[in-house]
Amino acid sequence: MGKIKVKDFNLTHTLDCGQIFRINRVNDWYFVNAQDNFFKIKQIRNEIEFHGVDKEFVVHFFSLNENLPKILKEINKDKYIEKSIDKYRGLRLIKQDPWECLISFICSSASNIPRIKSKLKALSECFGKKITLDGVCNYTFPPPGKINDYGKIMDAKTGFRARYILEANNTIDTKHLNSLRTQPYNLAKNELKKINGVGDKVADCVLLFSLGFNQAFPVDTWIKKTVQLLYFDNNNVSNDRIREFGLDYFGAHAGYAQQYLFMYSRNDLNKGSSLLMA
DNA sequence: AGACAGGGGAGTG
DNA sequence: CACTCCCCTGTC
Repeated sequence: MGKIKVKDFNLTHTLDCGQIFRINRVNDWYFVNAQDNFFKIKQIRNEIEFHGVDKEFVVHFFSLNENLPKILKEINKDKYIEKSIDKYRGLRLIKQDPWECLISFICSSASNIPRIKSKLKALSECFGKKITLDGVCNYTFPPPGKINDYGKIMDAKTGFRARYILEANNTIDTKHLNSLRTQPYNLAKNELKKINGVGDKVADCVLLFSLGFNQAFPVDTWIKKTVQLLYFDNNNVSNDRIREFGLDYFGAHAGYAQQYLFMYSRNDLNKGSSLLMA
C-alpha cells in the first residue's frame, strides 16, 4: 500500500470521464484494472491511498508529474471552457497500456459507456488471467495473441467489432504500438488508422490516452455538437474541421481541452446550466 | 410494437 | 462528400 499527497488532482473526475472502462467503485474505493494490474485507490482531500501497485506506477498512470495548472492556463481560452475547467479541475489524462486502449476504443464505436464496460469485462473474463486483491477477484487484460476465438469474442457482445478485434489480435505487435510514441503525430495516427476498425476518432483516443500525444483532439458526437454550438454558431461542420479547430485553438494540450469540454457537454449542457449561459 | 440512435468505421458511388 | 450497413440494446 502507499499514500501520497497530491496537488491539482481529482480522482473521481479522472476516472469518470470515459478514458478507462474497467473500474468498479465500492464505497470510497475505486477498484481499477489496467493491463496486468489490479489495484484500489481512494482520495481524501489532498491525499490518495492505494493498494496493489507502487507509487511510481500511480504517479505515471495518473500523469501526476504533468504541470496541470500550467496546462489549464494554456487551454483556458474563453469563458465557456473556463466554466468547465472550474467545475472539473483536477481531471488528468491517464497513461494507459496502448493495446488495452486500442481494443477498448474499437469496442466504443457506435456504443456507450455501460456497454463498452460490459464488453471489456467479458473479454477479460474469457481470455485474461484471474487476479485477486484483498479477496476481490478480477481479470487481467489479455495481450495480443490471446483474444483468439471469434465465437467467444462474439459472445462478449462485441457485434460487428468482433472481426476487428480478432484481426488486431492476430496482427498487432505491442513493440510497434509503443514505437509510435516517438513519431510525429500525423505519422503515428496514420499508422494506427491502418488497423481495421480504427478511424480518426479511435486513433486520436489511443494517441491521447496511451501514447502521450496531448494535442490529439478526438471528435465524437458530443464534442461535435458542443464545438458547433460554442464556436461555429451551431452550424454543421465536418469532423475534420472540428479537429483542426481544436488543435489550432487550444494548442499543444488540446486533448485536455477535449476532456474538459466532453465532461461539461455530457453532464451539464442539457441540464439548464449550459456553457452558453456563462 | 417498431423505429431509432448510441463517444464509428468501411465500403461504395 | 453523402450514403448504407454493421451487431446489439435501451429508449421513446
